[in-house]
Amino acid sequence: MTSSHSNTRLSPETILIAVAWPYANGHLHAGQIAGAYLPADIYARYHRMLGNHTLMVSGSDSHGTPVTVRAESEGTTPTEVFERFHESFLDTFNRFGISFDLFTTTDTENHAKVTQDIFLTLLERGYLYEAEQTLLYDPQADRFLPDRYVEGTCPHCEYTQARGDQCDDCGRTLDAFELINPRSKLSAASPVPKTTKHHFIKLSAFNDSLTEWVTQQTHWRPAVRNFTLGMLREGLHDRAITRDIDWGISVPLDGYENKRIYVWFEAVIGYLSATKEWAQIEGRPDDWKNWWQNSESRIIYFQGKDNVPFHTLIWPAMLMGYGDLNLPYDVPANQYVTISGSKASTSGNWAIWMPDYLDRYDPDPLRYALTVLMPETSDSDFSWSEYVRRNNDELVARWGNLVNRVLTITRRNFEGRTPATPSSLSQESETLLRRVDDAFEIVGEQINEVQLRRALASTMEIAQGTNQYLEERAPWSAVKNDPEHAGETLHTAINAISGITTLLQPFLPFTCAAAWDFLGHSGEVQEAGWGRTPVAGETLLPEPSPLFRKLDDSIVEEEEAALGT
RNA sequence: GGCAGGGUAGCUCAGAGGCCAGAGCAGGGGCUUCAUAAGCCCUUUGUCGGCGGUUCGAUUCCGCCCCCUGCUACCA
Repeated sequence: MTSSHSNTRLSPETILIAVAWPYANGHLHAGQIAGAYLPADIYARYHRMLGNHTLMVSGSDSHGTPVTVRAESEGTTPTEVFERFHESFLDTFNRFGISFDLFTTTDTENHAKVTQDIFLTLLERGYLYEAEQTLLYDPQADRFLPDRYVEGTCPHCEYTQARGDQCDDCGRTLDAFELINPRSKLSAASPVPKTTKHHFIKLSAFNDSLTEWVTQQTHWRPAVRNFTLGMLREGLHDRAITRDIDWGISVPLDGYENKRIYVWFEAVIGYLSATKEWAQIEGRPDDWKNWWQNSESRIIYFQGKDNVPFHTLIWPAMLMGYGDLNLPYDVPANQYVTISGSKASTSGNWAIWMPDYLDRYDPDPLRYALTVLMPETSDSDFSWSEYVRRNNDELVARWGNLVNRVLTITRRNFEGRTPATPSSLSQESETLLRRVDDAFEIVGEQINEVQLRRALASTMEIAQGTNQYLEERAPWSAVKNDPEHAGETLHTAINAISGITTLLQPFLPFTCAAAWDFLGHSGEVQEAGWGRTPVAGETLLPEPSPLFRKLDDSIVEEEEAALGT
């Protein structure tokens, strides 16, 4: 292997890739994929190819009020609802190539055990306390109402559809008790105040240690770090972590039979419990410690921006309180992807639903489109016309066609085999191959820093450079009067393509697997390591077929018409 | 209201205290024909949101203002 990669960190590294837990009350859409799952997958595939101890985990968030509400409106059980969408998630990840080592759920015995242990330990150490709280209660639905499940008239602007947490009309933050004529969103009933007892986590006790810790995280994205520091400057509020519901994890205390541990407290614990579950499945139950207690390991949380405080404040506070577990190394949260200029909306059907997409199109073009516009610094916009254009101009014409044209000329003129290895290489050929080899370090570092759009652009530039190289060397004419020159060119181009295929594998795993086979390689590209695998002279080349399908412009209109219906 | 991010070519976006502010696409011109009518070269366009300030010099730093997006913690 001629890899030029040199890793400045200790190698192999130990890396836990912790990905957002999707709420199991609907299918996944492209915005969630671009925000968390795809960047995590690219990152994981790269680190696996480097040979690092890489583990990628997540699971379905199966608890919470929306799951219960959906179950009731469908006349079924919460279990049925979350299991249905858990299956949908697994199917999406499988078809889209999101390569989890374990994608579990929060409804396992293991997770309940880990959660209860953390709960009791924090209680023992004085980080939890019991207090009374008065909340709005829906007597008809027999349930306490989160602020946003209460509607009424805004006391400031008299908008009649204001939610209990915020008025959508004037934008002001509200307290549900301020609403005039409050109504429950779950029934027609008027909510009434009711006092209840809960456990609170003393987040305020961690304000100083969190501030000190976050201040040191200068490698975090500015948006994530500034936002977090801003909240710390305001001062953290203690939060209730139990609820009067019956769907969720039991509170391990007497007198709490009718309460459950609240979802946001237990869902983040899923990262730890999933690691433990994976270790048990592997038959090495202590292996979770490699990621959570080894000071050399890095834990990276891939999230959408709405989840930042849970991963930069609340979960770290819980970890500090529990002790002896690694704090997050980074939380490279993404902004949002809008669809044709508007924010994705589940209820308005304004989204690219992954099951629908995968029924109609191939995974790699969407992986490509979403990576190219990954919202790493600001919100970005997905449109079907850009999707089609990028597929046709960039994947089909620039990269797919490069592979196809080189292999086709070669097979036709060199008896179906790679030309013999040239005795010496021209300046241009050497330059091209060096550029490919150097890219492993450059692109690798960009992936490691989670600058994925830049990493993909860097790689695609090399594909373009290979097209330029071919133009200059015109092997299609050289083959007639200077076969040796043509042979050197095509041998070099095939080797460049081999390197580019490996570089693209984290981004486009399906088509790179195909390209790998067309190059006459055996085995799998993801097993080849992060470096260019040379193609020897006289390698038998199988008949290639196009890596990407050209898409017709008509799908733009079709797909856009389906939005919002 | 508060906080955060953003406002850069027709479009989608990069970028950086100072050589002519960039890329891809779109538009215009040319070359090529191996390839999925694919490839390559050349080329037009910008008051870098507005107003002040710091500086020898700012679009890049600071202040104020306008606009967009998100968050504002019992949705997670």
